Amino acid sequence: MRVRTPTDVGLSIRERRKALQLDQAELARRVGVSRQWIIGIEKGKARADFSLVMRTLDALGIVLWAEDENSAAAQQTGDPLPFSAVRIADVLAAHRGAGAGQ
Amino acid sequence: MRVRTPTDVGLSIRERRKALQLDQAELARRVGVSRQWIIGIEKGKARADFSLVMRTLDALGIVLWAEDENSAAAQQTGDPLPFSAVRIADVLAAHRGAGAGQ
DNA sequence: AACCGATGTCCGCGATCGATGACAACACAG
DNA sequence: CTGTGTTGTCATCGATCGCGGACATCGGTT
Repeated sequence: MRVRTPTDVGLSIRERRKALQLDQAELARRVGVSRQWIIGIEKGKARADFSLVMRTLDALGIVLWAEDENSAAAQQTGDPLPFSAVRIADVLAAHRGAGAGQ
Repeated sequence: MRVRTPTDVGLSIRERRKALQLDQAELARRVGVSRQWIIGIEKGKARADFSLVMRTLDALGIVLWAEDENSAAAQQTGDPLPFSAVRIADVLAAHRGAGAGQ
């Protein structure tokens, strides 16, 4: 999902935590923060420590991508599955081979 | 690019700032932070305020995506140019039309 | 009812943040 | 060489963070 605000990240974290069937205490232990902090982040705490957020995403297996909005295909097209629908490398190889050059 | 650490974000920010031909002072003004803070972030400052980072990415037109690592096609294949080399939507359309359907 | 796990709130504390201002290092144009 | 713009460092200071601990709430179980 597209991430714009601390609230977006909070939702991603909470959803993923529940999907993994972890409670806040266990996630806190794995990330190395207090349960307090997990509560705050999931609620969209505005001024959170960035490195702790990264560690939390990592602990949950959430991958973060940064890209120029002008080359964000998904935004331009509204495609909801920019990454998972196909194996990008295969598609690119075929496309390039067809003469579309990179 | 894939973002794992504060350093990754710092590099993204610095590259994009230079691409837009902004100096640190101007970026700081637009984001509403001190120039000092921009310097720190670009150097990969570990414990930065998350909401300020988001505002900075926004000011630079950098889009952030979060997804489950198990569906991250680009990571699985190691493709270094998942977004910028071609117009993904066009490639996908052609690929699907060729019978490779998702 | 009593018990339990999970979640969320409140307090106080030490640590760290981000802002400000002054200054150094460096490149470059005049 | 002198001036100018950009980047980076240092010191100070008020504001805020994240932590531990105690406590309240809620739902489910026995």
